Amino acid sequence: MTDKKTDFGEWYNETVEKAQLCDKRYPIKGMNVWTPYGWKLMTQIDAYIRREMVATGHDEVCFPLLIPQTEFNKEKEHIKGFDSEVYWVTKAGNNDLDIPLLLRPTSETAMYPMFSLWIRSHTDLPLKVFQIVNTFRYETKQTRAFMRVREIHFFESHTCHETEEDAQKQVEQDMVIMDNVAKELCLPYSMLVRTEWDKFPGAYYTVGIDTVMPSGRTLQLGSIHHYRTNFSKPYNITYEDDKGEHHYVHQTTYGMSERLLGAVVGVHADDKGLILPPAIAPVQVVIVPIFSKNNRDEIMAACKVVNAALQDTGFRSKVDDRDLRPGNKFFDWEMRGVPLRLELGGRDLESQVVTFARRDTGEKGTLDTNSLAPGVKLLLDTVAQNMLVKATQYQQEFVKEITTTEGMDSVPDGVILKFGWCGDPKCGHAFEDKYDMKILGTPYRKENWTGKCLMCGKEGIKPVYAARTM
RNA sequence: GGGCUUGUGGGGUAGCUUGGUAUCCUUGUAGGUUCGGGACCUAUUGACCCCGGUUCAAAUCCGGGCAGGCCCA
Repeated sequence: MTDKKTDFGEWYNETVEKAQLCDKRYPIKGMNVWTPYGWKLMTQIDAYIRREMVATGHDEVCFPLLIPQTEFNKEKEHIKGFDSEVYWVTKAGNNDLDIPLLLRPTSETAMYPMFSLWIRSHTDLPLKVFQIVNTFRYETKQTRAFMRVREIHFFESHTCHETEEDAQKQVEQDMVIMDNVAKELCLPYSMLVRTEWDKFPGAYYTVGIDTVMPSGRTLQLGSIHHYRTNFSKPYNITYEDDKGEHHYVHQTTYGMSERLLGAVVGVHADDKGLILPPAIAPVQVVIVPIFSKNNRDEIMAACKVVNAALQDTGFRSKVDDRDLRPGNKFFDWEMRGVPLRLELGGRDLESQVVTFARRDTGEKGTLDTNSLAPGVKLLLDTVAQNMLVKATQYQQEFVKEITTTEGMDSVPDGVILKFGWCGDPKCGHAFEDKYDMKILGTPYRKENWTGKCLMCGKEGIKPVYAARTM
C-alpha cells in the first residue's frame, strides 16, 4: 500500500477504495456511489449534525432540487460566484423549457422566495431551518472522493433574524455546534474570517472552517456566513415590527458537507486503513472468535454473550463469524477502521477475560469478563481522546510564523504560514501571487498578537494564515 | 479553451516497437483442510472502450468518436 506521508493523494484513493466507502466507477466524473459502509458513516455524521441543529431550535426542511433561472438571478454577486459551475435543465421531454431550471449549487435562491412568503411579522422570527440534501457543482478541477465532487452530500442551515446583532448571535451558536461535531469526529479545526475576495458570493462576511491534511494542505470543512440584508433585499424578505414598520431580515447560513468524512479519512487513517472516531464508527467493537480443535460451539456461544452484553449497554458491536482465519479478519477490520477489537479464544475463556486491541495505537491487553462494558467504554473514550490529541499535535507542526519575506523565494508544499497583514487587498494579492498560496483569513477569535504587515511593513495589524488548499 | 498522454477480466497489470493461441497478481465461485496476525490444496467463472479502415489475419497499424489522467491559460 502507498505510504501516507510520501504520496497522500494516492494513499487517500487506495484507503477510500479498500475501506469500501464509495464506488468511483459510476460513469460520471465526480459523482460516486455511496456504498453501504460509507453511507453508514455519512449518516452517522449527519445524525450528530441533526441532533445539534434540533437542540438549537432549527427545524428540518427539504426544498426542491430545481431552481428557476429567474429566482437564481436575483442576487448579482451570488450569480457571479456560481454561474460557472451550475448544471442546467433546459429541456423537458422533447420541449425546450420557457424558463431554464438549474440544479441547486446551494439553496439560498430556492429558499428565499419562500421565506419572503413565510415571514410577515416579528413573531415569525427567528426563522431557523436546515436541510441535508444533495447539491450540484460542475467542478472543473480534478475530483476526489468526498473532498471535491460534483454531486455533494450537503448540510445547510438558513436563519432569518430581526437585527444584525441577533444574526451575529446565531453565528456564535453555529461555532458551538461546530465544536461539538468536531469533537465527535476528533477533528481539529480553525475558524478564519475569509478575505473579501474569497468570501461566499453575496455574504457580508464568511468564516471558513479549515482542517489540515497530512500533506500540509488545508481542507475547508464548512463555512458560516453572515449575510446582513444582502439577500433579504433582492428576495424581499421583510417583517413588520411591533410599531408597524417594515424591515428587511438579517440572515445567516451555515454549510458543511461530506468533506467531513473526507477529513476523517485523511486526518486519522494510517497505512493499515481507516481509523474511525468511536462516535461515528458503524461498528465500534468487533468480536473475533478464535477457534481451536474442538471448542467451536463453546467459543461462539461466549462471543454471543459478550456481544449481547455490549449491545445492551448501547455499543455498536458485532461478532465476525465468517469462515476466515483470525489474522485475515484482523486486517479486514483494521482496514475498515473499527476502533476496538476483542478476541475471544480458549485461553481467554479459561482465565475469564477477553483480549482487546486498540485500532489507534495497536495496544493490546485484556479485559475482565465481569466488567466488560465499563472497560470497553473507557477504552473507546481513551481512543477518541488520543485521536484528537494526536491530530491536533501534528496539525500544529505545519504552521510556521514568519515576520519577513527576506530570502524567501518560494514556500515549499506542506507549509502553513502565519504572518501579519495590513488588510489591503493589494498586499494580499501580491502575497498570494508571489508564493502561490491562499490567504485563509484572520482568526475569528481575537488572538493576543501584534506585528507588521509582511508585504508593506505597516504596524499593529492582525495575523493571517496562508496555505495551499486541497 | 490549448497541449501531452492513457483506455486489456470486479481491481491492478504484461503484451503494442516487429500484426498470428492474451501474461501475471488480486478478487469471485465450489469443495477439502486450517484457525492467537493476510494459511494451503483442487476445480472453476471472468477482459482487449466504441465505430470504421488496412490485412489472409488487428489488443497491436491508420482515421474518427467517447471516457479518464497530467500540464498550461
